[in-house]
Amino acid sequence: MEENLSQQRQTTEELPSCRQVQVHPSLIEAAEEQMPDEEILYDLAELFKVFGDSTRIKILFVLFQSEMCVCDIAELLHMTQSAISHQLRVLKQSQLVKYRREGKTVFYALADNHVKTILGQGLDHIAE
Amino acid sequence: MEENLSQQRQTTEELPSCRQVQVHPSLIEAAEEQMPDEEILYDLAELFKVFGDSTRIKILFVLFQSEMCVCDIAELLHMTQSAISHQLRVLKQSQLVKYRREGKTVFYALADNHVKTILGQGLDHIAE
DNA sequence: ATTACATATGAACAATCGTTCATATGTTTG
DNA sequence: CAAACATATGAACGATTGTTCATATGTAAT
Repeated sequence: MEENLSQQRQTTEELPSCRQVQVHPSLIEAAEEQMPDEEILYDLAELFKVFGDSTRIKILFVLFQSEMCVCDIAELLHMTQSAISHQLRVLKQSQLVKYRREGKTVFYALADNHVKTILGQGLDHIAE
Repeated sequence: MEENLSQQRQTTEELPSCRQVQVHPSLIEAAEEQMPDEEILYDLAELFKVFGDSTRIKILFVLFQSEMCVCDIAELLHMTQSAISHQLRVLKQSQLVKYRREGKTVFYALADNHVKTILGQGLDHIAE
């Protein structure tokens, strides 16, 4: 991660215009180099897709409080057990939650602290 | 943001079971209190939805390098000018990018540092 | 074994989303 | 003003997604 943010483009001989003068080859090369692999970018999008649903967001916030069983989460969010279970599966597949079985009930908990940081930064952003 | 993470549920008199004994009222109350407003949770999901597409992720990474005009981004990602423009609109609406016009061309740049932090944490997570 | 309960899962359907295509807007140059 | 170019946008289409409903799996108790 470089530290050159929000700066204007360095004014070299090749200025704006696009198809005309040329497509800023040096910039494009530099950008191409520092880009993570296609696969990583895809996985990253897949990860954020998981955060992109308010039901799953709510589940994660509920789990900030404590580990919790499926039916408690369902009750808390006024949703079907099935709907919650489906979403927990998604969260589990993305390694955002872990679970342990105790008799009939299954307890879900947050998997690691990235979840907290990511949600926190998101909150910061929407708070402007 | 509290600091009680990944801990097991405090064992009080009301243990597991669900519809049976009861639905852990104290836990549910506590969780209900610390939950952000419905509207905030919805906005948060909307924000992450924006990160949940690999084209938009790529655009953001490209803009780490430098501000850039639409046609450069399109060239860089081997995509249509129209597709990029549509996605820039989404990024703009979420305040993740800003833009400035210079003659015919419009330069887009990252709006603030949350983008960097959020993407960074995401990368950390998928790196395990 | 049978019953009861907690959770998981497959199919289906409505809703949302990303791209394409055609075209509109805005700017500069002749 | 007309032509050229950079960008924006609306409609449409296929693909993906979240929920519901019905049912399966797993566990405990009788």
